[in-house]
Parts: sequence; C-alpha cells; structure tokens
Amino acid sequence: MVSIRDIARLANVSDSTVSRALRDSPLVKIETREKIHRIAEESGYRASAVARSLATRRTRTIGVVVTTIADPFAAETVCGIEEAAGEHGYSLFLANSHADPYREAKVVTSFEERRVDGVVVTSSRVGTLWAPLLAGMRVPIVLINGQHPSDNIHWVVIANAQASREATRHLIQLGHQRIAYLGDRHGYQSDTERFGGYRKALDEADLPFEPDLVVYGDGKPDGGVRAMEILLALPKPPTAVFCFNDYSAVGALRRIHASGLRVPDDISLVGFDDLNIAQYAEPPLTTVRQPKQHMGRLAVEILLKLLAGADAEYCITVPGELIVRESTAPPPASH
Amino acid sequence: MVSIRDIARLANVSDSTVSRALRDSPLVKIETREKIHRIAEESGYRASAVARSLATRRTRTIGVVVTTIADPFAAETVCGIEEAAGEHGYSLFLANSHADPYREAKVVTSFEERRVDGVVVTSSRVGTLWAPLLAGMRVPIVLINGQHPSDNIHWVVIANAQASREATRHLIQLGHQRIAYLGDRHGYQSDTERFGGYRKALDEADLPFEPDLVVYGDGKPDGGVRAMEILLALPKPPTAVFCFNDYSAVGALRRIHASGLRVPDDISLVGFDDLNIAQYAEPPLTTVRQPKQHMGRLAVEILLKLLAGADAEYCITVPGELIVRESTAPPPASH
DNA sequence: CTGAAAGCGCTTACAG
DNA sequence: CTGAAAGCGCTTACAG
Repeated sequence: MVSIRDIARLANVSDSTVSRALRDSPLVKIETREKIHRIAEESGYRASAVARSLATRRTRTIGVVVTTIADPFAAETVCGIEEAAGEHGYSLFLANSHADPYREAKVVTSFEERRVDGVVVTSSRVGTLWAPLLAGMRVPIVLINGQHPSDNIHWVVIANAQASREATRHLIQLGHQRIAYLGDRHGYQSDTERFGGYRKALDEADLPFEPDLVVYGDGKPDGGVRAMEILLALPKPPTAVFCFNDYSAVGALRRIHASGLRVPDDISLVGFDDLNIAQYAEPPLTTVRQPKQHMGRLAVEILLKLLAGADAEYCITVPGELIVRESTAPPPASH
Repeated sequence: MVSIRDIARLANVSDSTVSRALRDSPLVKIETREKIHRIAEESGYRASAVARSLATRRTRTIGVVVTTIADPFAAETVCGIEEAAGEHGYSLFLANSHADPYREAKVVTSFEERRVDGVVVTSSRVGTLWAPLLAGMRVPIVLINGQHPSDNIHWVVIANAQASREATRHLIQLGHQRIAYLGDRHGYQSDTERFGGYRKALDEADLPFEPDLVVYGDGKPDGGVRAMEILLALPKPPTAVFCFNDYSAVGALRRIHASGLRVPDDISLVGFDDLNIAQYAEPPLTTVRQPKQHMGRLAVEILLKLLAGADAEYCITVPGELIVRESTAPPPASH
C-alpha cells in the first residue's frame, strides 16, 4: 500500500508538501500540487483514514444504533442518515442493540473505542441503563424519536401527540365510538405520547375511555396479531383500532382477516410511520406519515453543527401527516 | 481522553507493559496485570481502535454495501452480518450504492481509505464497472447472491435455479398452465437464474413458454404493480405469477386486488425471499425462503477465515425452501 | 511556497 | 517478566 512518503520520494518533495498538496492547500505551488496529484493517481494512492484520524483526532465517523435494522422504520431512517453522512464525507458504523442492555453496553464501548465523532440512536427505549452510558460518551448524540435531557444529547422527534390526536379524530369523525389503541409494550416514549394523543381526542369528543380497548404488542407484526386477538375476543370488540406503528398494524390486519372480518367494513385500522409497504397493504393503510429520511438527515445535520462547534440544544419536532387510504371507513351500521 | 501512557505513569510501568497487560498477555506478571486493569477501569480508559489499527494494520472492520438498506432483503441479511461480525469484535461500515455507478465508486474509495479488512456486498448487480473496482481492492470480498470469479471475490448464493424450479412446479402441480414470470429489470444474476428455473419447470412439464408472460419490475412494490398491470392487460392473463422477490410480489398482489380479482381464487402468486412481512400479506404469501440471516453470517465467517489466512475459494450455495401459504391454489374452473 | 520535527496512541521485535 | 525504541501514516505548528 503506497503511503504519503512513497509519493514524496517520487515527487522529490517532503511528506508535508504531499500532505498539503493532496488536500489542495493553497500553500502549495500549483505545479507541484498537480504533479503530486498525478503521481498519487498513477500510484493508486489511497489516503489512510485511520492515520489521518489519529493525527487529527477526528474520525469523520458516526455511530448509528438501531434496535434492529430489520425493522423497516429503522431501515428507512438509516437511509436518510447514510445519505446525509455520505455527502459530508462521514462514514457510518452500524450496530443493532436488540433492546438488550448487554448489547447496548457493548455498542457504547465499541463506539468509544472506534472514536466515533457522534452518535445517532434510532427508535430506542433509552432507559435507565442505556441513557447514562450514552451520556457518558463525550460526543454529541442525537436521538430519533427519543428524548433525554442531557448536555450532549439532542433529538428530533415526530409530533406524536398531535399526530395521534389527528389520527384518532379522523376515526371519530367517521363515526367510530369504540376505538382501540394497540401500543408497544416496550415502553417507548413514542408509545406514551401516541397514547396520549389518542386519549386526548377521545376526551375532546366526550367519548368514554375504556381500558379494555388498550392492548400492547411488540412493535412487530407478531405482536400486532396477538394484541388484535385480545381485542377480537372482547364481548364487544372495537370498530376501529389505532396502532402504535404500521409494522404492528400489518399483524393486526392479518389477524382481523384471519377471523373472517374485513377492513374497513367491519373494523377500521390506522397505523403510524407510513412505511414503504403501508400503501401496498390490503387494503392500503391509513396512517401517519413520518418523514423518516428527512428525520435521519436532520439528525446528522444537527450532529455536524455540533461538531462544527455549535453550542446549542437541538430539540426538533417535525410534524406528522395523516395519510388517509382505504383501511378506514364509517363503522358498520349495526353499531 | 486517557491513553496508555497515562496509565503507565499511574502504574509506574512502561507503555509496553500496559499494552500487554490490557490484552492479558501471559508475559505480564499477574499482579501488575491486575493492577493495570484496575487503573484502566478507574480512569475510564478506552483503547483507541484507530491507534491500534494503525499499529497492527488491521482495523477489524468490515465494509458492507447494499443497494439500499430500505430494501427488506438487504436489511434482514445485514442483521446476520452484524451479529456475526459483532461476535468477533468486528465493526460494520454500512454504505448504500443505490445501484449507481458513481456511488459505487465512492463506496469503494471510502472503504479503501477506511482500510476495511474485508467487504460484503449484498444483492448487487456487480456489473462491468463495479466488479473491477471491487476486485481492485486488495481485501477479500464476499458477495451475497452475486457471483464474480476473481482472486479475492467469494460468494454465498441461494440455489436460485433449483428453488425457482420447485416453486414453478408447485404451481404446475396445482394445475396452472399459464404461469407468468415477474422479474427484475436490473439484470441481477439472481433474476437470470430464477428465470432459468422457471423455464426449466415449464419445459419439464411440456408447457409452452410464452414470452408475453414475462414482465419486469424493479424489485420493489411499485415495479410489481406496473408489471402486474401489463399481465392483467393481456388478452389472456396468466392464472399464476411467480415473482422474482417478495417485495415485488407485494406490489403485484396490490394490483391484482385493485382490479377486483382475488388471490388465489383468480390468480395464484408466489414470491421469493420469505421476508418477515411475507406471512402477513393478505393472503399470506407462498414463497421461497432464503435463510437471510444465515447467509449474512456465512459471509462474515468466510471473510474471517480468509483474514485468518485461509487460501481457498469460497463459493457456497445454500438451499431455498418452498413455503406454501395461502396465495396459491388451483386455477379457476373456467380455465 | 517548502521542509524538519514532533505528535496522534497504539504494538512489537529486540534486548535484558 | 519488563523497558526502550522504532514504526504504523498521517497532520500541523514552527521556522525559513
């Protein structure tokens, strides 16, 4: 592997000059600069990011933690993160935490050793163990859909309460009175807030809150199936279900169909996220769109500002958008 | 940030001894070893992977390229890669190529500069531009569902032809005679092979091959919608469709329903991949399961063997498994 | 505009 | 069992 020194010899200049020339420093005479570039090109030189990192104490590297990249929300968000990072010459370390404290600790250690310049955490619990570990890192951290007041922790969140309220209101306006909430049992802040929006819409419409209509899945289709099962077994099942996320809704949908009922004829269903697949569900899912890519982008832009020396607390809330498709309709006449 | 030297001072030993002690070298007296560990612990020492990488000329880093991590196949495969890598102390650099030659070149450059120890490429075209770039890297490369003979390129692939043949045969055994192939227009090798398996099954059953029944999408739901549209517009549409992948099938499914037809009553549908969502489709999708996580694992295991000095060519084929669910049934009586 | 020198934080022969 | 020294491949004051 050819190094800066090899090029220096070939060009009859010092290492310093090569280093400068390669980064187009105006300090280097234009001809030598070009000559060095040419030699570098011909010799297949590839600057060592690791050596540079050691010298500059910056790695131009961002650590990204997701619960699991197999979760479509995480994947679609990471897309935005990757794109924005790439545009600025940053590379991504990707790690899955599986919401497991042991792994979370390992990820933090790993990112510390790798000397990442910053961290973005997507859709994570950020619980009592995790938070201090993160805060203990001496680099800026941006949470996506998580919040945790701390010196070096910033975040971008969707307007959960508002969007959920709107989604629930949509169901109410269609005439639904028995609306269930299918949440995520892991206790994400997003879940609490979305539930809050649901309750608020109920209250505003003077609809009674029925604890029986609140069930919990695991944020994945399987949990949606299970939770829906409980709702269907109720003496008086709901006519509409608002789901914590699309991924759960997909499971709920399946379970409803499996029991011979139809969406939206018998039960209306609303999701959250607007995953790529939401519009291809059968029927296409009414949901709250999160600008996932954009949120990913925002997270890295915040990180970059912080790394550039910005001394601010970034707590950005982006609006959700209700996308009405075909999984919602007025309740069946018999109700 | 505390360094090895700081610890050396605190412990009254040399840097070398600290370095050895921290890595539990038997060369260090047990008491000093423990003492150093204690001091490291108390001072919050975190070894610098970048300094170590520079010294050892190994980064314990794997570059992972996917077309886009928003593709569920890629995401689920990367899960296996991440897990296996993590178990061996390797970190992952993740990059999306978007099947764009310009980005592909950038990714290669970036990985070269980062001095990744190896590369795994998932579901990529590995075309005429991309291949030589990859081969030009002086590190081992493992393709997942791609093949490209070269010194440093290895691969793990699903048995495309066999699995596709089996899937098509399943349709034939149900009584279908007009079976369409919905492929991926990007020209992946996987597409060619899956198409090959389809043709072979047709031939074996003495069914005529009809070019009109071959349409192409883009590997995503939208492309599935478009391609299905063409099939439905045919004077005599097929009674069954075998799709290149589940993600496309999801779109095809939607399009079929949108036109008022039903799956499997009017048209049977078979996918490929067995994505997490396949079983939650409406109806649950008959498909070919790819052991995605396992394939990801295999890829890093091959890489590790190669990095450990193995001098072999790894070309591993794993079997697919036909999973019969509810999207396939005999053709409607009228046919 | 250019170079010599020191330093980034580790590892690893080599010598004792 | 331990240490001094060199080196990994860059960057960056400092001096000219």
